[in-house]
Amino acid sequence: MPSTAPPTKTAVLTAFRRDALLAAARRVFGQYGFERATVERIAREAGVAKGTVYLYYASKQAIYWAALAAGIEELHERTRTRVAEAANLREIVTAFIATKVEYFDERRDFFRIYVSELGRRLGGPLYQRPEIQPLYVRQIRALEQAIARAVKRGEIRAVDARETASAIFDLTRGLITRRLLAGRRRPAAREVDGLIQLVWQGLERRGAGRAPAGTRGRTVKGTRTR
Amino acid sequence: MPSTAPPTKTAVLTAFRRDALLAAARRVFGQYGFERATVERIAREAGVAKGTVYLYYASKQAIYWAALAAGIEELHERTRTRVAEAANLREIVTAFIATKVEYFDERRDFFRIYVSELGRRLGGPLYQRPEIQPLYVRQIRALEQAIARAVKRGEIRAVDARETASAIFDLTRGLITRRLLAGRRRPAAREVDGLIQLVWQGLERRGAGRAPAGTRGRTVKGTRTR
DNA sequence: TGCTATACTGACCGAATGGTCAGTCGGCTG
DNA sequence: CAGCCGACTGACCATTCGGTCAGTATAGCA
Repeated sequence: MPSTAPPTKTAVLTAFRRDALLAAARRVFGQYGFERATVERIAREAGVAKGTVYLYYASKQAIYWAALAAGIEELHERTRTRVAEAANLREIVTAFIATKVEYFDERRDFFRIYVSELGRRLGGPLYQRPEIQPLYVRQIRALEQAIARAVKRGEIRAVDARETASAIFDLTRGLITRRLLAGRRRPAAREVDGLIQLVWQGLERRGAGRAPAGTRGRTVKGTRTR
Repeated sequence: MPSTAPPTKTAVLTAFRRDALLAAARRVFGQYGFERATVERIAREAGVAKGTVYLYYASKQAIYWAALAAGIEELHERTRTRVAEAANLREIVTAFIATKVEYFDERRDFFRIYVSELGRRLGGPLYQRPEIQPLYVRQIRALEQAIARAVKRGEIRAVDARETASAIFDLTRGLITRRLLAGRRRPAAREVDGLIQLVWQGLERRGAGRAPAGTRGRTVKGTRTR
């Protein structure tokens, strides 16, 4: 099915403007956060007047969501192609982490949007946007399934796939946050490897049999469940 | 040294108001985030008029920082006493994680302030508040030192103490976030134990010697450092 | 060259909000 | 009881900002 419509001049222009506005929105929202970003600023950044913005997006919220969705989509696509080359779980996990670290090294501005959106969600049912959530969840689900398969295959010990996938995402996010705050200390590859090592081997000493008495199998003491 | 000053009536009243305002601020900031929270609302929540707020705090920012600092201080204190009873690193780590999980189970509203403040920091040097940062860092440093000691003592394998401490913080934060978003699925103790297991043992299979060929020692592929 | 369609502009509007301050009022003192 | 003190109030001010729309400029066409 060839795309039947020859691209009209207006269509091209529209696509161009939408893209420029999206890129500007990513920069401005990334620098100021949603509330402190102004539509006026986004417009200037894209080289148009404020009114023009409203010819392409219905509201400030709409621009924000569009920018968020576009960024996540791009990240997801990169991750997909990279994961496709992975031969086993360890490589898959590495691909997941490394892709994200690299992506946000390039797109520092987008990272703030990416994480603060989650913070938004903690504040009650405001801001709930049903079409956004799947974009986050999709990534976790994919990793979760890879982990479940690896457990079945016996590649790793039996763990809760969902919890583990979430944990890997948390670690990745933390690593990226620290990199961005500290201004990229060590090369990305080294840090990613360090993380993989921790996830794979844990803290426990190898070889020497059991750890010192009393350190294994203790459970949480005094953790009230309420 | 007995506190020489008999608490004047005004002093008591001042302390009472400050506390009430702080509690109200935590609730309102926690529910709406900094920007969408209004001073008017905080005042109403505390049972006073807006003008009164400015008799006790100099600005909206000042209330916010005060609420943040007070919450972190309380969390830190709880962690300290709990860690003091721990006999080894595993118990220390458990104490760190469990204390936080329990604290934020109680103080859901404060968690949003706690995490979004970090998001704030990603947006350039605005909002930099030198007296706030140490409150976060202090917690990581304490855990980091405990890890370093455990390495020296041979309780765990040799790991980078700072990276590991950060990783544990990331995992804890993620766990709490998911608990709050999902509405407390499993009892806290089970989830904390699950996390400790992962941190301690990693994913690798035990006993069966080496993992399948080609899965060990591979390094990150194609991770550009730039 | 004149006409039209339309992408674009930016002055303007109304609502929201941080912060102020002149005035109120209840309780304490003499 | 009179008078004062200061904690408290809330109407008000100044500013910011999302969104609108009447008007402009320009490209394409006849």
